[in-house]
Amino acid sequence: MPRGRPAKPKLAIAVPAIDPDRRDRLRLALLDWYDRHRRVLPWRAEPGRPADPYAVWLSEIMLQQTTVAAAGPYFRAFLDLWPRVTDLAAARREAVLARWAGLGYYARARNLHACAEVVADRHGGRFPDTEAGLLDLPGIGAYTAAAVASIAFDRPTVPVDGNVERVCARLFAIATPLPDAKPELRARAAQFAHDHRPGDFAQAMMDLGATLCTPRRPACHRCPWSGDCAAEAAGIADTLPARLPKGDRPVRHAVAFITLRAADGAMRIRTRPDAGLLGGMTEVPGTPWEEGAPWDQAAALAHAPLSPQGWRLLPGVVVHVFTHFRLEARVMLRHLDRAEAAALDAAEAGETGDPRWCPPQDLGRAGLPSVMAKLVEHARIGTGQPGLPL
DNA sequence: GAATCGTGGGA
DNA sequence: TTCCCAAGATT
Repeated sequence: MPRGRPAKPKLAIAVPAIDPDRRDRLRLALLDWYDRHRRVLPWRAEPGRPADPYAVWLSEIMLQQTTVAAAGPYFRAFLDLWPRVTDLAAARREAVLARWAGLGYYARARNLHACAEVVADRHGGRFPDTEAGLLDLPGIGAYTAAAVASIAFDRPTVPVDGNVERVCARLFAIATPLPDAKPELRARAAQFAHDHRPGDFAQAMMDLGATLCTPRRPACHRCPWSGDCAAEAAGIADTLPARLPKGDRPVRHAVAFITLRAADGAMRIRTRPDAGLLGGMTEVPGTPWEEGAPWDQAAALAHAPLSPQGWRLLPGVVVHVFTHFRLEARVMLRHLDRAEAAALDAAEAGETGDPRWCPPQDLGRAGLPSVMAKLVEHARIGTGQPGLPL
């Protein structure tokens, strides 16, 4: 037993118990609204049909911090390529990462594959059907465990995402700003847990937040809870939930080196380390990304592949915004003849990241994250050949 | 527990 | 242009 300070019991925040009659009234009103306005989404089973746990899980991972519009095409492509979790588990990890390219938050893709392997190898290809069992899997946190448990397995639990936080903040007029309000909002939402249609209720809460109880200009007059919402009554729905002000985004500077083999137009690429930003994804070589001033050209060229000579600085700056910083990158371009390309191969033989040549027609399959695709496209414009296969 | 981790679309 | 934000998880 660990000594010292006893483990802090993670007690749920105490909130006033909701009146059971009001809870049931709200639940039924929302479910009725859901039955009439239910959205058709690629991962959603027909009404009355059982949900496929694999499809539910796949969609929930893709939808983390991601819009429905962005996730849709990826969901269809994944389900088409890998119809069952065992198919995904058997796929090569690089293939999964390449197919995820462009969707962002690449740890999701690494965990997606790891999770599929666990389900295939240790759970006989079936997802655990309890919230606790799901929570043990890689990439599944509190929200996703509750979402899959309720939607796929009819467990009486309420997943709390950004939509549900907003809906509850308004319904109960909770003025505490996010993220401080999260424990209270979770406790409020949990009081809606019920055996009756838990999966539909979960999706109804999220649909409500996505279509009526929106961040700006909520459509309270069309809300199934109109007349029963504290924020609406107080006329403050559009001000909730409050948020703590965010810090400003620093700027990082970089120089990317696009190396083309003159003979066939192949581009030099490599794989980033598994940990950290864009982990495991394909990149073009470049300087470190550093805050402060833009790179001095000579200093940047010290990081150039092969040698500092022969590079051409392309006009313009590529700007890409990440969650916690903004990248401003210049692009340098160089064509290598046969001898130089061979010298580069020799110089980089055995380096980590498997530096390699990628023929232009294979660039699409390489799975470049968006920032890398932007850099490559910038080089194409620089070479006067924009819009070639990517 | 704060920091990290992408991207694209809309106001 | 800039800001916000979207079905969060991990360390």
